[in-house]
Amino acid sequence: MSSGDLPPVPRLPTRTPPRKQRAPRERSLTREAIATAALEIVDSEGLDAMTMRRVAEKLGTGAASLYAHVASKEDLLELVVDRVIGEVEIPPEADPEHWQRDLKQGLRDMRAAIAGHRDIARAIFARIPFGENALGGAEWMIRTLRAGGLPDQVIAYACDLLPLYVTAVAYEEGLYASENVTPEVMLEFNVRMRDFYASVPPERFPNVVALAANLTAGGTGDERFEFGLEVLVRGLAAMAD
Amino acid sequence: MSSGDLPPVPRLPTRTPPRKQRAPRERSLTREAIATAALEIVDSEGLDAMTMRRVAEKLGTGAASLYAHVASKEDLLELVVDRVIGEVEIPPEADPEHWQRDLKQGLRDMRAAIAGHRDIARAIFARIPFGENALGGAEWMIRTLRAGGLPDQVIAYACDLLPLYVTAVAYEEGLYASENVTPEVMLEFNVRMRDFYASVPPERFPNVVALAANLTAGGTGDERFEFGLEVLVRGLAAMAD
DNA sequence: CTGAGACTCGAACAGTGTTCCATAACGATG
DNA sequence: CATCGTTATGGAACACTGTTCGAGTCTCAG
Repeated sequence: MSSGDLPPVPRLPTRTPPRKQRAPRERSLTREAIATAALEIVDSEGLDAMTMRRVAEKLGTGAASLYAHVASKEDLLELVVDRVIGEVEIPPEADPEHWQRDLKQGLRDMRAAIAGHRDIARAIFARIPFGENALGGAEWMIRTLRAGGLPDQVIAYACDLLPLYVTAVAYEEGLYASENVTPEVMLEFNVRMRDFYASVPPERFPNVVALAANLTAGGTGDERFEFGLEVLVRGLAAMAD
Repeated sequence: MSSGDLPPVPRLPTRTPPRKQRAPRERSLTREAIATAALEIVDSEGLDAMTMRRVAEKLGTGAASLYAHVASKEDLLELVVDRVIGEVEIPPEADPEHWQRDLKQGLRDMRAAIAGHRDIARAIFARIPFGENALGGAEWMIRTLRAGGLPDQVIAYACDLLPLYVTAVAYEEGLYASENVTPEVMLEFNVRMRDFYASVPPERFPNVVALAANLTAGGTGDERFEFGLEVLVRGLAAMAD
């Protein structure tokens, strides 16, 4: 985690506050152990498989025991999400000369971290991450955008817009990763998509038909992601007034 | 829930649903009636309340009866989603002089249509809409972007990026609408958010603290949405090479 | 009129998140 | 050391979910 001596970030109060924990037992479940087990299940079996019973089973106990440490599944997901966000390593300083390059690289890293955990993006989407790691990410993003000389209000909006884009892309990709989508299934889908565009009546949708080749061309998600990155960064750069 | 054998990739539209219907019964359930009831429940009680039992109850029957007309809940959701997308009215022609203005207005309309149905955005996100209504939307978007003189490949990517943005924003907003979030709850959350930023240690997160006022300022979602729209359109305009 | 088959729908199944509560294990106190 | 109050534990149970089964009902073609 983060450096220890500095003051910790207070937890944003959740809807149902977590129970106060006193002295930890010897062989005791901990929030960390539960989060670890949960993330392992997400990685190996997908987010849908992360049920309270499954997590408890991995820890050799019952589902009810988890609720002594975790207020709800929502609470547990928050833990897991923040852990994933914490995997993104943050460069310490901003370089005003290359803020656009650095910004894009950081967002690429964020996408990679999320993509490394199957369909965890779906869980990220459903909540505004207020954990310590998310805060560090926000700090980096503001720092970088300030190096670009953008106005404060633009930066504030960008701190909302950029993670939204990254998470949305990761979410879509996670939809395919959540089920057991083999490359051949993916290929078959691409073929069906091509057939579909070929069957569209040209007199009603001339432009769609004309662009069918381009619409199906975007094979890898990487190129799509890079395109959006480019659009967003150029658009932000144009907001410097 | 997700039986693993079904194709995980969103299905392309089957022009006529797999269920062959012969002579319609007198007082008979129909796909349309089911979709109508389902959407009404989404509107009045939220997407989570749209259970098969609840839809059946509204139609005065049992959940099992629905499965004679609808392959699965997934299938029903597809019906409902396409119905919502169809609500966006599409201008017939593109105006090369004001393509940016028209593009933004169309995306605003799309957001409004989605926002008009509580948290339906969550359902839209989970699937790539290939219905006829979505196709009409794509046709309009390509037409408008071509009026802007953008390269075909840029347009193709934009057709992915722009709806992604609109849906993502609507999805986030729908999260608040899904729960019974009264304005006072919203206000209370805003206060907690402000308190949270106020408690962030400035020596660790100086930039976050410095921008706290701006980060919490974006009150209405409208301004946030407009900002993203502006960034995207400017960014796209910058891709005309 | 009859039989085939589409439709209906109560019951049931295998899941889910969460709560209850008797039991057990601990740290602090007398 | 003994005791006590606090807390973790985890099996059972509750109220849900989507979906399937199958017996019964109804309509209409032949």
